[in-house]
Amino acid sequence: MKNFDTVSLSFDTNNHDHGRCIHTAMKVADKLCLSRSVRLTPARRRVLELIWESHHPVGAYDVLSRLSQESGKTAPPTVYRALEFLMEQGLIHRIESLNAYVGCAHPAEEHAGLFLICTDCGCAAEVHDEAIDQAIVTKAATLGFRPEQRTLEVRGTCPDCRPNT
Amino acid sequence: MKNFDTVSLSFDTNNHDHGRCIHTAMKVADKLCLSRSVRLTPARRRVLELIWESHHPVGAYDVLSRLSQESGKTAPPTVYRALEFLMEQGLIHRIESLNAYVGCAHPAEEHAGLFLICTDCGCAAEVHDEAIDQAIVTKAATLGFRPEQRTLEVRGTCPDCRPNT
DNA sequence: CTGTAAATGTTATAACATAACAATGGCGAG
DNA sequence: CTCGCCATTGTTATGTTATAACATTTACAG
Ligand SMILES: [Zn+2]
Ligand SMILES: [Zn+2]
Ligand SMILES: [Zn+2]
Ligand SMILES: [Zn+2]
Repeated sequence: MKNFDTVSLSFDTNNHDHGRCIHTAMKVADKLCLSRSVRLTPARRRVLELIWESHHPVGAYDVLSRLSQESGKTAPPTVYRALEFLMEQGLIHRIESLNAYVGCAHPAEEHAGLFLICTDCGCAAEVHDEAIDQAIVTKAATLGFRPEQRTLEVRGTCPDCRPNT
Repeated sequence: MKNFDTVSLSFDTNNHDHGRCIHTAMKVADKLCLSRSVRLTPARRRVLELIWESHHPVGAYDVLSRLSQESGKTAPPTVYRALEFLMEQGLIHRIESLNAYVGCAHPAEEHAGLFLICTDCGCAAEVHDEAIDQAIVTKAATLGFRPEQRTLEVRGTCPDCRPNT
């Protein structure tokens, strides 16, 4: 069982102790919400758990159908409100190019992520890189543009889906 | 009247000779399609013109309603097919975070753009930066990820919407 | 307790996108 | 020329993603 903390293993979605990912994510979320005096209600918590069930981005309506199975009829606003809350708290990220949501592994820190999305297996790894951040900030400054938020999603093939070469 | 070729004026959507932008874009599109032996049919050409009416990304249904006004009832597939064609030919880009489309100023060259999107005026400037490209490629390589396509959209305030400071 | 604000439930609809099949039209082989 | 093919366009229906608007319930401070 490999150690998920190693960034390059973010991709290795089937061969790590994902229970640990979930457990850690939920514990961090609890602590964070407590410290911020915001309420991680059962509904919100459950949505977060569902999103964390894998490292694959998950659509709002996937979450919705899971909730409906578990708890009887559920309407879209229930899910979207939870997603909105989780986004505000930085507990999840939205993948714009997939209209889907994925858990954030570093919700406590302010950060601009970069997502490497495998078009083969569908997994999405959030990574960070100072050189990229710097290059974007520098370019924006050159043009007199004040950046506030950004989306950076790279689609391609992850190491696990390209065992050879 | 300023010269649009200057990159930093990409933002200056109201104060440049935009007729020239349109004219150039359409001429380049014609030439490119001819050289590739693909057909820039009247419908496709008109959609491209509508997208080029400004430097603001425009939604598929905005295009649709314009077409309906001009040509009578038009259905969504008409627009989406044209958009698909224009994307394939690199004549437009899709802005994922807005579900909208914008003309490409450099359709002849293979390129990965970076969009600076002003949340105040709504304009979107496509810029390119070798340092950013390089940083992303390097990071991906480090992780064993083979990048194929990417989305990079930065939201913030453009120079025109922040005259002071 | 009770008033109030946050959270959730409910219904309806908006906004974005594609599937499936029919009809038309450009264009080269014969 | 004209036939046949394939790209293009038309048409209808539906799928997918997201929000508006208002009612009801719940947490919890005072
Ligand atoms: Zn995991
Ligand atoms: Zn994150
Ligand atoms: Zn212009
Ligand atoms: Zn471009």
